[in-house]
Amino acid sequence: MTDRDDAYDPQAVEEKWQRLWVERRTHVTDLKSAKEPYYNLMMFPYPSAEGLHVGNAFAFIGADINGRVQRLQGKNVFEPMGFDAFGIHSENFAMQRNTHPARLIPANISQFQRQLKRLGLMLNWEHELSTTDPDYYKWTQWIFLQLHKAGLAFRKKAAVNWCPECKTVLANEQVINGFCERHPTVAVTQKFLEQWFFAITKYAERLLKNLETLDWSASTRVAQENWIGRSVGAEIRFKAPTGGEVTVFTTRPDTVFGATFLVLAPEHPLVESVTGQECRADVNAYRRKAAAMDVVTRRVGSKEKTGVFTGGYAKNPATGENVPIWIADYVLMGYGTGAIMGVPAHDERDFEFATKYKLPIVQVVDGGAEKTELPFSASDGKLVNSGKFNGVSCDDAIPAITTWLAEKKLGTLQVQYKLHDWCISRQRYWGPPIPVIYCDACGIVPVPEKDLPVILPLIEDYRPDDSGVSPLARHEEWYRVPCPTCGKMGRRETDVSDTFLDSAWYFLRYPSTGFKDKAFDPATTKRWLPVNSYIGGNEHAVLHLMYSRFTTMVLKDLGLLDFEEPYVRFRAHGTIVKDGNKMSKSRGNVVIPDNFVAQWGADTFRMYMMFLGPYQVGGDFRDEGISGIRRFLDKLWGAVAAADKKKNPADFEATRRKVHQAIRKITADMVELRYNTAIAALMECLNVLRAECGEGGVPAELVEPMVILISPLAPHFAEECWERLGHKTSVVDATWPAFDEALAREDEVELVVQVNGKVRGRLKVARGISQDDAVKLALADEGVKRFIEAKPVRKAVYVENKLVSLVV
RNA sequence: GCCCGGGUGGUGUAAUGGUAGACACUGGGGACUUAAAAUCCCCUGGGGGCAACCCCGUGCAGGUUCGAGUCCUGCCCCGGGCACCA
Repeated sequence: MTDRDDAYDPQAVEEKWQRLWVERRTHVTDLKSAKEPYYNLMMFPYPSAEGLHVGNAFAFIGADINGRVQRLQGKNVFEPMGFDAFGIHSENFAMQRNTHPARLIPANISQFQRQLKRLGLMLNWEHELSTTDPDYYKWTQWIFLQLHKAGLAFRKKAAVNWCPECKTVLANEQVINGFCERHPTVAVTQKFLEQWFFAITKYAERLLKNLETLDWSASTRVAQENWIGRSVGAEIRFKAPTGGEVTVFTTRPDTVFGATFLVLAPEHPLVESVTGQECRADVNAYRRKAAAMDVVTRRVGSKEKTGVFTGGYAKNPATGENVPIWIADYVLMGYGTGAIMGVPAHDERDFEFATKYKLPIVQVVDGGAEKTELPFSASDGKLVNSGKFNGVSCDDAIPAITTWLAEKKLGTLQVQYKLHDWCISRQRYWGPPIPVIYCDACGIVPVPEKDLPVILPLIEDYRPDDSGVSPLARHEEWYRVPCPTCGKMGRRETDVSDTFLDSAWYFLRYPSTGFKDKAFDPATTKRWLPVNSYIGGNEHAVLHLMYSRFTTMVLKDLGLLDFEEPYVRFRAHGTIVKDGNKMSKSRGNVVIPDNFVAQWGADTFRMYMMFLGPYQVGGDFRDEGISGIRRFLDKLWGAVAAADKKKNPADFEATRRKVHQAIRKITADMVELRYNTAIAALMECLNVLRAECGEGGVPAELVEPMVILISPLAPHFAEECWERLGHKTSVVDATWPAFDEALAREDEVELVVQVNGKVRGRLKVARGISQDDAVKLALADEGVKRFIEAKPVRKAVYVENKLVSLVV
């Protein structure tokens, strides 16, 4: 047998092991009997027609490595995969291709499956799911019904983006600077439609509070915190002389004496009643203009402020003076009360508005020593022009004035959140129909659970039209349905639900995919949930993760789950760029794994991806670097071939020490997802082994741990090596190697000697020598002596086994 | 504007406050070969020196410390997210 014949052939090795894994059901965990369940979740993909790209691959490989490490450490790992195939992306893509999403999706999914399988992921395909499968969305609809039953699903009119050219509702990300992404010259407008919402804001405090208890990436937690956006302030009532009152929300009740005007959002319900006859025409024109603007442009903060006077007045509860009421689109109906008190001296936006419209500006906070320039929005000052509160610091005045107003029944302490209720309605076709029937006699009637699923009918003409009504409304025989309560003819809800609802609960379904009669089986769920490890991209830091936390909390409150946080540990992976640039279709630099896998093999590709940089940061995909990984695997292959069971590790002291050091380092790195440095440690270890053993044989006892350590990274390669080392069972059933601290220890260490902070010498010394001995040796060193000369040593710092620092 | 990341050789990157550049890639030199590929060995931050060695160097300016890539203060640049949230 020559070296040539026995060279590492990744294609052959990978084909063999992928076949054996399927035959032996290596990756199928028995969910019922698992003693140490470990639910290893990764974010299921949207199966695009382009197929899996390196971004997906990077995410999945990193999560898979985590699962494999856990399995070697004794856990029963469940690693499922599924497809998030509903939604506007699939629908738009199908329209472009003049086909139907239902015809497109299966091909895309099988393409993804092929690519995923080729990567050697430890996936349990027996629990695969697809959100478009009626067996799945039956339960998505069921979840809707549970929320509805709990009073958390409600209808409300809300603005949507509308493109008059494509005559359809657009998602926010399809609006580019106020124009439709497909018609760059057509301004997007807004339409008001009745929509279904979930009352996630009722859970705001709990969603915020629980974050402290979660083992999540800090960046993700912070993003959630900001999104919830809790702020404490006061609601203050301004009474109109004509009757009625305007309630405003402010975080600065201390500045109420400086409130010289009020601003309502144009859509505010009180606008009608406060508007005076002489202003009505202007007000109506302004409101029409605001209504015509699309939702996205409306929220852009850079544009100049506009507004009109309503002719109405209300009494400032602090000063007792009447202040004018304006409307302006910089005040948003969706936050607080949709009305603000204008304090131009201490708020930049109000200042800009007051300056433009010549409204009075009254300073009520003095910023201290340097003359305070207005607007002064900081809260480190003392009150002026504020009656009995003059001289009080802002921090003290905030509670004091809130209490004072509360006593007069003109204000209350109030906590506000930026988080808004979750709009789940989509006036589109490609999603699960919302399971509701409208009856003229009975009103809104939820579809009885026994009638689920409400099947999405396969209609060819699924394109949205200019009615603003979902395409399903055109499908009469589906749309008309008897009322479940009274039996008279009713109408189905024709909106479908948001894809985020599909993904809000998919982790609950995976372990229970076999159960046809329930969304999730209580016993299975109890054993396997919550999810032990969830790895995914920070692009879902806010919406997906927030919605699935909310859904879980609601199900817990309904007594259907016994935990309220779905993901015990969440880690955000980084992003892969290409030669320093973001990958994108328009740049034409999107890397597809297939060619790399075909040329180098999945194992080399997996390891290279993980070697690009820290997993939680990302890295730069350069084509040249991958050969280094392959060279490493070739060398390790050679070391395995030369392994000798009869050799004694004690005769290979340097290698043995390095192996134990590598086990120590890699064990720590792997659980922290530091795959790049774990790979470097493996390389270092092999370099030492080769230096010590040369071409000759290596003690098998020293190569075996390396094979186990590399197996999560290069699973097929490791299986083949393991077999060649004489093992009859799969390497996935091996035991993670333990290190011996004594064997890992270096007996001789290099001591650095610094003189006045500069390195002047390096000494080889016995481990653990005393400070006195170390200093003595340092002073005896020729190189060190030259820099000390005759000067007395004023100070000596000794760090054991590391350095001696001398100050002269 | 606000909130997260990040700025270290030719490149990707590594360094519990303790030897800056581990591990790789690229490039250069050599060995083997009729030759090439593969493989193996050596060199590869800048400057000075025949050499032993020395000086400089982690975006910029300061500070703390015996000692700073790492900690503190103030900036600059790049990437991402949020954005009139009262």
